[in-house]
Amino acid sequence: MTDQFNTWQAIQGEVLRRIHARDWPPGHPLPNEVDLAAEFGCARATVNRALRALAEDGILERRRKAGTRVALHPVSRATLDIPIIRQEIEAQGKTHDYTLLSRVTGDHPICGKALHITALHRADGAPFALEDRWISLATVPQATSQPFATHSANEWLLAHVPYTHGDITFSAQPAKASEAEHLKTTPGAPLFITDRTTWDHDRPVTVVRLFYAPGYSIRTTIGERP
Amino acid sequence: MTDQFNTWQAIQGEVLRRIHARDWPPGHPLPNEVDLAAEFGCARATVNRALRALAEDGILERRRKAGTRVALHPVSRATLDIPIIRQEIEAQGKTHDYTLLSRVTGDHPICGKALHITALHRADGAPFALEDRWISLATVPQATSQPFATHSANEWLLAHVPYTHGDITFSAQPAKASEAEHLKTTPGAPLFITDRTTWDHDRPVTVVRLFYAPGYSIRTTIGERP
DNA sequence: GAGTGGTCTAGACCACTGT
DNA sequence: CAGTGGTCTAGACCACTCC
Repeated sequence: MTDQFNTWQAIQGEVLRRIHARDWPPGHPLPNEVDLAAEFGCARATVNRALRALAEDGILERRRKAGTRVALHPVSRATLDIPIIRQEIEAQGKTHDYTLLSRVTGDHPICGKALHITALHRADGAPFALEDRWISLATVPQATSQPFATHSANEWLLAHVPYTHGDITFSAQPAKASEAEHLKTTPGAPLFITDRTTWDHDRPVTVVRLFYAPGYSIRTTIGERP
Repeated sequence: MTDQFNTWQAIQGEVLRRIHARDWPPGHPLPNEVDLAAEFGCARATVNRALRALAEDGILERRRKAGTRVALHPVSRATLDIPIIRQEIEAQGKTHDYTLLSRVTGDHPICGKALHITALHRADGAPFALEDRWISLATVPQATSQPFATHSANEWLLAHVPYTHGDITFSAQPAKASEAEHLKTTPGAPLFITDRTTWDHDRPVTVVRLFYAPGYSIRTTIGERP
């Protein structure tokens, strides 16, 4: 019982300090929770809280019976916040503008019979992102009665249609002629692309591809310690 | 006390069910923890655990005194695992190959006097990513004695130099002539780019830009429910 | 000021898994 | 089998913040 560490943040800080000081190098096993609690002069639950948070950050690896170790391959684990485009633009102090380009029904390999929508988002009048979206009519029949003329389908979906999970892919691809035209750039220009699919349990909700205008970037932090 | 929900996962599931069922639509306030614990027939700590996890996922918003609400703008919050390039390639069942292209010292706006390294990563012989890295010699003087001829600087840094935080930016940019040559593509081809800066407290450790060969994408999931 | 979430405690039982 | 982390409980005090 060398010192007193009352809060889980203090314990987390002390563990990080020992890792940084190489008292506990990568791969090194930590004492078990009971021993650490005794050393820190606190309850085991408090130690557990601190170590669990570090494990969620990818800094520690924990397994029952095997114990806790400093992660050998400290995979950087970053949390991405993916905002609504309107919020993203307004957060920059710019004015968001939305234009519906087309709205038809068709068939999509994942969504089945679906509403197909293309639209353009502008920031202070400049093209910001081109949206190419399919909304499954089997899952979201109410979409038929929505015009999506003045507001993004994304916002309507978030407010009215629940989803359980989804996946997102980021990539870079050359602009096709039509994409270049809407984004006021040249064909072949590098576009940052996000592809998103969302599901409500096993039913597809929507599939959307966003083409961002050249110069777009997405930023995140790792190991932020406030 | 309608039903019994013993585990925090069960409570989380029930809360999600009510959100999906629109019992609690976006913006709706939840009962406080004491009332929920009584309703679910469990301890308040268990309710707290469930709601805290949902708040970390961005599904709920919690403030002392103000209470808990269903998030009004359900920002998708995704966790990105950023692996070491060698692991990323080997996870695809391919062979990783590393070639040092250059190694000189110079000055960098953030790192100051720094070791400047460029290198190429290959997967099964095909160009995978071009690495352009600066290592601060003020923070990491030991780097001077490292050749980085056969192993990536990233792996050496992770194993030997601690960092406290960093930031990552993703973007799409056209290949310059030299980049195109190393990645065996054409100048102007869209490249997926990651820019990473890491710090040890207030001291810069390394600044690295990775140019990924065309076709690269990065994927993540949201709201995964195992 | 008062209500809410944030956290700590001490103890207990359970679930997983390495040996 | 036995050791470890995972979780729950009941109660308590604290910190923040809205009114």
